[in-house]
Amino acid sequence: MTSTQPTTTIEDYLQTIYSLQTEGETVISARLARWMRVTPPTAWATVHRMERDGLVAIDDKKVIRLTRRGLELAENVARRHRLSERFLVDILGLGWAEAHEEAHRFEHGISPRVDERIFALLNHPTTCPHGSPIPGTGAKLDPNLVRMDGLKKGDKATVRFISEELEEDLELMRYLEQGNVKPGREITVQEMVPSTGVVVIDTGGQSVSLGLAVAAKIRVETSRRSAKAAAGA
Amino acid sequence: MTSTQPTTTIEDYLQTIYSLQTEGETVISARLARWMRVTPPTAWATVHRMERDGLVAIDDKKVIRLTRRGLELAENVARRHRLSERFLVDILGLGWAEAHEEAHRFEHGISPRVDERIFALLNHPTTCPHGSPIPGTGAKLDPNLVRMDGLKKGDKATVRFISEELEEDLELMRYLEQGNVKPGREITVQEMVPSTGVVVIDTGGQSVSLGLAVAAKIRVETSRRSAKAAAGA
DNA sequence: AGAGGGTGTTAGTGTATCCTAACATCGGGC
DNA sequence: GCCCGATGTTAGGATACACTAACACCCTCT
Repeated sequence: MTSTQPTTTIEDYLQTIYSLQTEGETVISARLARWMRVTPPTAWATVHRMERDGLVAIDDKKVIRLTRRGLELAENVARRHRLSERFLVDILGLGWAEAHEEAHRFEHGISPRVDERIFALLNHPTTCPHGSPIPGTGAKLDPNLVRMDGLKKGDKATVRFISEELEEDLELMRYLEQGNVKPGREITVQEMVPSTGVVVIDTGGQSVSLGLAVAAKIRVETSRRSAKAAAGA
Repeated sequence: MTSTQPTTTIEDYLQTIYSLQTEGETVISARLARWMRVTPPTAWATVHRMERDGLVAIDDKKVIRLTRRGLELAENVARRHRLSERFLVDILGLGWAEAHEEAHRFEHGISPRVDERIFALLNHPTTCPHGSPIPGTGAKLDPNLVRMDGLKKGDKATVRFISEELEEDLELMRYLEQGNVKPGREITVQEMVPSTGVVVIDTGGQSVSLGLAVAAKIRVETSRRSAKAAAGA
């Protein structure tokens, strides 16, 4: 059974698994260990406690997947996290880069009642400041978005989503904030050099260089679709 | 040493000790056990860990007192708690009775940065919705306030402070909220019967009955002082 | 084939919290 | 003088979470 409320630790694992899973990544214990900044045995034991408690299932290939119950709880945590980020940025005026880290502490103290009030105060937002959809609002990550590392030199696009994996890196987030690589921003690819693993984009006045691994975790909306649609007409 | 951040549990103990201590109560382990809803051995062990870590001192008579360092941390927790209550009531519109319980969860996720922002958003309040002063603002509990159980039949007074000990009892808080026994409210003592242990007050239209033990933990400002001052002039 | 790297696991520890059972103490009240 | 209730303490357990040391596997690249 263990039908008690999950601990802060378990909530964090649920959220991480949920985040990776919805971004299309395979979740394995070692990856969680790195993300949670704990040693592999620690992550292993925790994940197995979660399996014991019916929150996740682990298949033959050691891939971890949320069960129905785990998903339900994870959505709840993710909602509180993303709502917290919105609140911290929109109401309290905290920086876009710091929001994730602060929300990580903030999210755990939010009851359903408080969740509801904050949601209303914010005017029922559907995404966090980095573009992740807020569970419970019906919003989903637009499947038409493409990874930034898939663009070609000269392409124009609009930033829509920064992976929560990147949000863990405060320095990087500050760099992105400085460089205006934020949802809603129009960008133009100036350089795209897979061999050197670097992409340089223009974000409206300034050039920003990103590693391809980072660009792969940023999703954008291309204008190509509308161009095609226009061509088709 | 153990100079790491206190755990949630320790923060709760610090807050309780601080609350009792500033309200003039003697703090002993058994009392903490009841307040924290844990068994005496658990409270004993926790308090001794706190002593080991330099947060409290325990004297010959087993009385627990915050050390300088403990006081510093406790004030910080109390500030976040009371600020949270204000925020939950003033900004989110939560009920006055529920605020304490919700703030109890909410307070732990507040970093100095967030504390600062909320403080500003609320316009630098000096007390929580129940009348406890917010540490760091310079506000202190007015020493001229008297306990409600010390009033006489016919006395008029203004409610200024509800003890945090009473706040733990949600049912009672709801009763007080319904009866308008809240800071700022003018009351008149209708009945004061020490033998039966009951005091009945008028809170502007309605009668409210309280046990003396409860009345003892509510502090009011009497008009007698100004009457005396007037007489002296 | 064999070396390595990434992963998974087991074993053994340590700390913080929590509990129950039992016993020790002290201050009154009878 | 003795029993009682409140309090303090010790003993013995349990669980969650973390770590280090070691070993087992698998896959790839040489």
